[in-house]
Amino acid sequence: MRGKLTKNQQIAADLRTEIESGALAPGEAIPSEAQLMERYGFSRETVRAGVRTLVEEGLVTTGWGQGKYVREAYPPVIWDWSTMESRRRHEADGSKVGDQWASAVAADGHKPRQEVRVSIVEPPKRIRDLLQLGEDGLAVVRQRVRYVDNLPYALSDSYMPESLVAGTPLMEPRDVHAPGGVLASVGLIQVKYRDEIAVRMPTREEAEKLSLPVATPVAEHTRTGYDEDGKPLRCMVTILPGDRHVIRYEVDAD
Amino acid sequence: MRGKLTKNQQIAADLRTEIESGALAPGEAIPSEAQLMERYGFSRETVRAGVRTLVEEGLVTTGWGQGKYVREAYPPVIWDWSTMESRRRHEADGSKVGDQWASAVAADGHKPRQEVRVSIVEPPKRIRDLLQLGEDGLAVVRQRVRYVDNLPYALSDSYMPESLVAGTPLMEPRDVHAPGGVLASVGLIQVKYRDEIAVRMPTREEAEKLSLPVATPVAEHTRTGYDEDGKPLRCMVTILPGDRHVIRYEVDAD
DNA sequence: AAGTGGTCTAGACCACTAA
DNA sequence: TAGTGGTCTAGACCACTTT
Repeated sequence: MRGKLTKNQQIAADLRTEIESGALAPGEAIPSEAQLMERYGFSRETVRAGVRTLVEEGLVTTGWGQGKYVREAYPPVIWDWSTMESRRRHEADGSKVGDQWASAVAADGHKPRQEVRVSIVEPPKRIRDLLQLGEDGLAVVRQRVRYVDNLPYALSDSYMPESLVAGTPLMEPRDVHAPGGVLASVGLIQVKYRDEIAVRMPTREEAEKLSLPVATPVAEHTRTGYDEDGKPLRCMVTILPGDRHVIRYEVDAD
Repeated sequence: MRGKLTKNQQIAADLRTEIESGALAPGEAIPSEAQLMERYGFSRETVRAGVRTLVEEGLVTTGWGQGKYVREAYPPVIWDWSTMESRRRHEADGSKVGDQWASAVAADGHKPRQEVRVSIVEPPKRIRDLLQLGEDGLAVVRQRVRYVDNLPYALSDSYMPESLVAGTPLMEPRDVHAPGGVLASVGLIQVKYRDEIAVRMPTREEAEKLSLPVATPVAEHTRTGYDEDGKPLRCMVTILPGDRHVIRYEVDAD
């Protein structure tokens, strides 16, 4: 286990040390393949294998046509889900800008933007189960892309049983906000949420929509909202790239 | 964008389709490099590049000396952090097995185990900030490795200001459990937690300690506990591999 | 035009695992 | 021992970006 390193592992280890020590700073270009070939006297594919290891570890990102760079940290958006759709909180801070995500982004001096698409679908099995829909139950889905300073930051799909929202303003592809979440605007009150967070690599599609660099994992955050009888009203699945988000909860320890 | 695929991308796309359609089932071996070379008539490195793409996406795991396999999903441990150290909840279910993680695992018919190491350290800067320690403040750290059926499932480091716990049983490397968390056993009551969840690729060290397959991201869950005056008492950093955990919160929407 | 990385080939040797 | 993947070489051509 502590034995000799292969050639490509040597290169990876050396570069990793330089990056972690700060000798190679974030945003800085790493040595080109030609430079590494000369420095070590190894063949090109060997050098490439070494660099690839660091790319897979997420320490290095790859540009196009020009160079590879030490990964830079994004300023993360801190997203507090324990107050995110709270009616109380919404009254307290009196924000009218939009939802709390938009408020938090704006408060940091950045420009939030959202695109919304609405459609009626046969939901995937997991959503059907969470919403307790039957085999043939339809759902209205509001699909959002959230941007910060015109960079895509998150995907958010909100599913509601079609029977609950047919004919309401929620069917329109506009931004709708209300204390207690969009459902409150049509009189449906969610009294409890169950949130589940899974961590995984993005699908091809997600990586493309979010312009993710390689080796960027995502959090899949699923919030299911229930009414006072415990009936599920809505299910929101949010894809949060790990390099630009922190998820926060405030918990009472009682 | 919709243009021609390179040879290695063709192989990746074909295998991805077979995996997603179920033609290649989880746990099943994918075709060997020799088979793919013959099937496509491509050179070995080209075939390897195609397969590597799927490994990086997390769809394929790599064994040693023998074959590559379609990734199998672990049965995930669902970890409810909204009740995890609740005093009320602890009284309600009357569990004595250990903490709630251990209870949840045991309830699923699996065998939980923990190893604990205790030491006094100069904490890293992030921990110092969260605990509001000065430049030279020391911390007691309880480092746990949590196992399920003798497989490592999570790393959990709990930092407490040295001044608060010096001379208490918390300095001993034993399992300590109490309603409200270990601190309650020495009379320190946490009334509020702030949890922050970040998503990233594991460090080399974490990957080794947890025996992580390649392309397995982790959640870094940080819980800071405060007393009723808002003073931080403890900071627990838990590393949760994405392939074997789901994080859950129950939230009141008031 | 020069420099970068991406793709591809046709070899070779080695370490590990299963039969 | 046969089959697997891991490492490595010395070439080649191409697409993209910067100067």
